[in-house]
Amino acid sequence: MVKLKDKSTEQKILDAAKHVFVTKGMSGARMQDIADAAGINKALLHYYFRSKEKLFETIFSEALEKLFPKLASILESDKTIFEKIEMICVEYVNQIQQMPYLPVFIISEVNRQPEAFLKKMTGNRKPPLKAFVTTIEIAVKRKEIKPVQPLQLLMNIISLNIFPFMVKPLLQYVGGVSKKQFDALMEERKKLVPQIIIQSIKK
Amino acid sequence: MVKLKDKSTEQKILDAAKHVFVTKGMSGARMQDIADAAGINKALLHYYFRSKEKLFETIFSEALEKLFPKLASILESDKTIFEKIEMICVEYVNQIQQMPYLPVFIISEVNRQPEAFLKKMTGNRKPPLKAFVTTIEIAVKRKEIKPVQPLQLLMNIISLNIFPFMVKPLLQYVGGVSKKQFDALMEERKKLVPQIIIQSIKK
DNA sequence: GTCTATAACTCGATAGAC
DNA sequence: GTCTATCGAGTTATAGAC
Repeated sequence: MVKLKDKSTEQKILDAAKHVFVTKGMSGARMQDIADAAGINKALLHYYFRSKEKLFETIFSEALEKLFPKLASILESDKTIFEKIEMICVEYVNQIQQMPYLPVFIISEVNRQPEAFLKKMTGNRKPPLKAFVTTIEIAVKRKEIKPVQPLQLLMNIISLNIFPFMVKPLLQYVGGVSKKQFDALMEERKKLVPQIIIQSIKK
Repeated sequence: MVKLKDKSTEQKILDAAKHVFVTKGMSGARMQDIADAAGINKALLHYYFRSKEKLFETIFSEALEKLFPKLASILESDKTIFEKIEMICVEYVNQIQQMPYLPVFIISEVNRQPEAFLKKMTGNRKPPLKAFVTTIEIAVKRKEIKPVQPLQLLMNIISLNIFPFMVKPLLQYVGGVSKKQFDALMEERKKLVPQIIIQSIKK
């Protein structure tokens, strides 16, 4: 049952599948594309992962497992609310830089088939939403920050951090931004976004 | 050639197709889904619009024609930079409230096949990107606002206005937000977002 | 484990009756 | 204009040789 040696083929498939699924979406992705990207043939995909659906679930669970734990631990730490927000922003961008296609993928699939997709999603780890809301409510009660609606604040944080990665192709093709310029912009945002957020909540 | 009476079937198809394309994406959408949603059968789709591709283009052009003109005219007006930004935010949200699925659709398709899709896109009206950048550069030169990188500011504006619409299903299913609550949040953001943006650039 | 060949099925598109 | 029936291309999935 345990395979230690041959990471190679299985891992090649996983890497290829991640890229293909996440750029083309579940329905746009072709098993042939994945096989080509992995340098093998279609039959092997079914040998390792019974079906397209199973392969998809494997990729997706794996990707999501990385997304939330660090955010939760930041929220649970004993930093100030301002430090927490800064750390959350940096952590968000760091995580997404490692899997820049994921946001588009999640958003598309959630819109395509909300119930089915979110069942898979919450089958694994949940986003630390409750922890965030509580953290903000406490900070408001202690008058450390302006009275803000936690959901609005959360939307602001996530919007400012994630959306730019989703419009990368637009920036490149319409805005004439090169890959290097894009990376520089994103790096700059790690400081810029926390500033904006903190300015919007500090008294 | 001119059909005045029977909006009904053709319009039913357009309405149905808009919804299906834009929630499921180009490749996820099925002609059968569209036919079902329109209450007709597949053959009629091909009778009115030769192919899936043509139907798609019709929908898409129509949707995009509405998106940019107002933004351009705001930028060209003689309002102050702060008034312009506020108007842009409000206008963005107004437009998107009328076609809330469009952002997800555009983002997905742009990521799927950037060149092909953007050719169609720019075949019609272009987003007034240049006008925006110039407007900001002038405001900076006149010292009306802090020195800011126009692209960063643009990303902030668009992120804060559009992204929340894209995560509507997440808010509903994970955050337990009802449709009414969501609408209220978005309405609130028409004031909230301009405040945040303006606070981030004023001296 | 990996391949080729092909079965089984989905879906866009068309033919043809009404 | 609208329908039912069906074709043909493209895809997922499997059988079977190596």
